Amino acid sequence: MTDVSDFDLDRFTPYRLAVAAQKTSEGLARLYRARFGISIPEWRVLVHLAHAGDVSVRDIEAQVMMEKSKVSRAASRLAAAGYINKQASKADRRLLRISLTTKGNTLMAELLPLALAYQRSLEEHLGDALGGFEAGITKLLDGR
Amino acid sequence: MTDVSDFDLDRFTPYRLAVAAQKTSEGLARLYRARFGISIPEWRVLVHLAHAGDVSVRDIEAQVMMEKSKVSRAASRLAAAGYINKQASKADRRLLRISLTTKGNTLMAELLPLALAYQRSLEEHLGDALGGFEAGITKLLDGR
DNA sequence: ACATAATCGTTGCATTTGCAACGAAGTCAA
DNA sequence: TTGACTTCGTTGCAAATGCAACGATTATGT
Repeated sequence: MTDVSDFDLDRFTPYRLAVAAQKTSEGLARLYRARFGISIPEWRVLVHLAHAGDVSVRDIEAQVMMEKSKVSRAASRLAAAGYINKQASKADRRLLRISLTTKGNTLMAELLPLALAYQRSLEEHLGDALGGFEAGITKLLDGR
Repeated sequence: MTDVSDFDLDRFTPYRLAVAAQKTSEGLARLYRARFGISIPEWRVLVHLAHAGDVSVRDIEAQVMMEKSKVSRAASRLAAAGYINKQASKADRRLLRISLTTKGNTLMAELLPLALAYQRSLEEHLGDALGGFEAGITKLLDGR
């Protein structure tokens, strides 16, 4: 018989993953939230823009795994702050062409080194577990 | 010089972790949300109760990594649904003594096998990456 | 004993979130 | 061309969230 009390949340992978994700995301967010007033959804949009250049909301939605309404609102805040530019696409006027402004580029030039340093500190902390850990995440992300 | 465009979100551990966590938590939640009307915060409270017996809100807050207001509201919903019981502690009347009702125990007897099966499917899918993966999560959770 | 501080759980409030519905724009087929 | 259908981004709305403040209770120090 299964005893209901021998289920331990601490050994349950979805829970462990959720807590670890929360911890690392918060750790990074602390680095830029106070200093730049950027939220996590805004951060994701900015990063994808820096990496990919001009993109539509739909592109961002697919690439950074966020609901389109979340992307839309993050983009509106970033536009209001002057970091990005939203213009209707010439070819298909349903689409937006979102791009970093000069101010946005300057911001990213300050932000990305912080992110890279954070990534390095995580890798260092993981040490020899890094390879297996990343391999596992890859399987979870690709799989099923 | 660092080129702003060579930062790839797909190789950034906090992001990968966040997406993987979202995927596995949603995958599990689908199994019980429709069938039992249980949310993720409620699920965590229930699991901890099943494992630990009578506990206070503060205990749950610490053990399952949720804000106390989140715990409080989840507990209120569970009490309204008849799954748990809230009574003031005799020894210290600031504390609550939260426990599963008979109905709550019955629920958990149905829920936990689902969770165990899900855990096994994750482990199977991770295959030989499982060990390194769990080791990495442990380092992130413990580590400073 | 008394005043002060700390702890517990709840609640008010502003913000964020997810989902569905919407208008605008484009596609497709007859 | 017309009409039905699809896609894109925004918005309304209800629910969820985080945080601070609160009343109630207990602990601490003098």
